[in-house]
Amino acid sequence: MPTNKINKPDLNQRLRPTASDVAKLAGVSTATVSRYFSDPDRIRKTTASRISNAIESLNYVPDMNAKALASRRNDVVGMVVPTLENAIFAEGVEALQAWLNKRNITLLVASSGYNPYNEYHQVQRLISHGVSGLVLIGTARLGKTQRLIKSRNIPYCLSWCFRDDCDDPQIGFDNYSAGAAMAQEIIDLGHKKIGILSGIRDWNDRATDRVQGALDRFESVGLSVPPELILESQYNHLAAGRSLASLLSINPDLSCIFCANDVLAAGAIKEAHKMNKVVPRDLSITGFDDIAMAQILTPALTTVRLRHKFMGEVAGECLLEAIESSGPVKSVNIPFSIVKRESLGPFVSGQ
Amino acid sequence: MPTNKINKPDLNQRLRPTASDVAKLAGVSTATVSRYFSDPDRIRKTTASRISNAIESLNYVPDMNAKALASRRNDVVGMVVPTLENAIFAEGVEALQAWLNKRNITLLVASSGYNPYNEYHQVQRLISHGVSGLVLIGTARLGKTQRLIKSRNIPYCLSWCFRDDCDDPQIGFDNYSAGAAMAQEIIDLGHKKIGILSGIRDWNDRATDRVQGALDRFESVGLSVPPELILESQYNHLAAGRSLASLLSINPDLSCIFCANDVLAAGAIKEAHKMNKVVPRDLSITGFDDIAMAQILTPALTTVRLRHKFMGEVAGECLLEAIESSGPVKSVNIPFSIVKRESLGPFVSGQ
DNA sequence: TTAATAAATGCAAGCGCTTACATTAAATTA
DNA sequence: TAATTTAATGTAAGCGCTTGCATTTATTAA
Repeated sequence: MPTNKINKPDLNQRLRPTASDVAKLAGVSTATVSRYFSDPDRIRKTTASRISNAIESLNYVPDMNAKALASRRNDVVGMVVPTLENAIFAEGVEALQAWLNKRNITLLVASSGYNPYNEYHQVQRLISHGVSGLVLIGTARLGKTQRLIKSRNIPYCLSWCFRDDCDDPQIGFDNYSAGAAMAQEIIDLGHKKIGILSGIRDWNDRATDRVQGALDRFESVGLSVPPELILESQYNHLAAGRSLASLLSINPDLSCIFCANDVLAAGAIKEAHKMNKVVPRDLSITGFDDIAMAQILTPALTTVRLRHKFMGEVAGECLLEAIESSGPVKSVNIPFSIVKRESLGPFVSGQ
Repeated sequence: MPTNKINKPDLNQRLRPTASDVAKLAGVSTATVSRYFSDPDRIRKTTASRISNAIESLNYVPDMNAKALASRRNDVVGMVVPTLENAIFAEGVEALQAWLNKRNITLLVASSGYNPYNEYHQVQRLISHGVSGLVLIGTARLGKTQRLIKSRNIPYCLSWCFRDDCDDPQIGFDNYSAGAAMAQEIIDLGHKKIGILSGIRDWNDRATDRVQGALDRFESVGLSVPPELILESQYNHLAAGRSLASLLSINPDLSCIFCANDVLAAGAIKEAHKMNKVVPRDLSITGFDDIAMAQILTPALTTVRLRHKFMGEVAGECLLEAIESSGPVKSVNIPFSIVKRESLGPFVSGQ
């Protein structure tokens, strides 16, 4: 046992120098080492350099866990996204992370796989790691997830969405209006027979709003899109292709397909090619998001531009401000725009 | 001050119930609460249910930071990727994370932006969070980064790469051989005038190896690719398009472009379209990675299939095994394959 | 030069857990 | 039923930091 008692600390010491090792080497107390990091100005130049040398020579890195425990603050923010495989989330996460890192705070990311129950567990995980802020995607989630977050009183915001009827702080896009705006473009070009390709809308307010926005706008000019012409598909081009085929088999006269995201639009375009339809002459197709791929497609995709990176940065800014001020997170409606490329053309009679 | 002393703990208690709150409510000691989590079998059923109720009613979530500190173990693994915006990394990260989460361990991801100095800081950051394992991308990094990791004796592996001449544990792809394999396909189809489009190779062993593998194979059959026909470009289709244009202006007779990743290939295909070249009749283009987009392009991209998700899972498995056994991380060479689609065709004389 | 003030540092008590070790309660055996 | 073994729980000493307060040391004023 004494052997153990000697070995264990010795081993640890070798592997992970502590503030007390630094203190010893620099001939100061651990309090001073702590202050060296938190408030360098309060330390004499000569002392500081001794500490700095000790840190250098020991390769010391402070233990953030201990720091968090002792200071009751934690420089980490958590985020739960549906998946990183979706470029729009990857972009936003990357931007948020870069922004936070600059302020020396760490972003802890988790994915829910679009599953609300899993989201709950990931939120729990993040909370157990003591995150001092939380960003979640969208408005739809389990009641117990919301309760958990609120019970902790931790600053949070919803992102990628901006809904008027939601009380939570939101930093994102008004998907409903964006959907409507794209619908208007389609209307303006004279299309009458329109199909809609959406991602799974269950538990996904973004997809829901995009479709609803479009639907309402179509409706407002007397164009009704019957339910059988609204197809949901998995987030991949193969599934989208299949959906396009069904849509066209239900109504071969469709002249335009409104897609609720770019990946679906890409799949639709590919499928149209296969069916020997030329886009947009024979069939117009619109996207949503403006991911990098939108420009590469042939024809290039007319889509709704959503500035995901910018959104990530704004989210970081607002959240950090709320954390530091202990105030509420402020909401920001990030503007969207329509980018007109080639995949949406005017309705040509006799298609 | 007494006000403060009363308020502070009170506030904390309300916001974050601790094990001692649970213990009090359940009428046990904190030790038992701790054991409830770590070794439930050692606890009497009746006691367990009392604890369970207390946890439920307090909404208790254990503090992982305190746990890590006390137990000297931390259920978090760190990873530094160049960027999440590159689909291959996003995929791998997602897969690794899912795998680890199933074992109830957390993945802490950081991005370096392809900058070795930044990578160093991110590794420092991860270490300061006490990660008990580390996965890094590729072999090229600062000496001090390597020293830092080794000095901590923390299990780690390099991924996305597999180089014979590297002593570190690697779980990834043999990019050199894969490059050579794709070159062989090109050779077999009769191409003689070949251009190469690569990502930035500096500090990027994957790009370097891919190109070198191809180069060596071409060389081996007497085809030399002069340096001016090897262009590096940023990781986006616009830059790739420009590079393709230069390549073609340097030598209009090129019949095939070897691209070291799919995004560059996509940009090249788009640019070829713009130049009214039909792929592959006028110009063949090959990719590397087989990201989802490869299938959507027109023509669909002939590329090297690298199973990034699988790799992520294997990395998780090997790393976890090493952590639990305190043994070395074992290396795995993940096989690749060539997927033949449409963008690579036979050389047609008189192009 | 000395007192008064300010700046730099040290002391020590935690933060919320884990875990040897000690203790107590239950189960088993004789 | 008492003695013994075993299972369940409690006790308390940390883990590596921070931070209020006390103490020491430098600086300035008188």
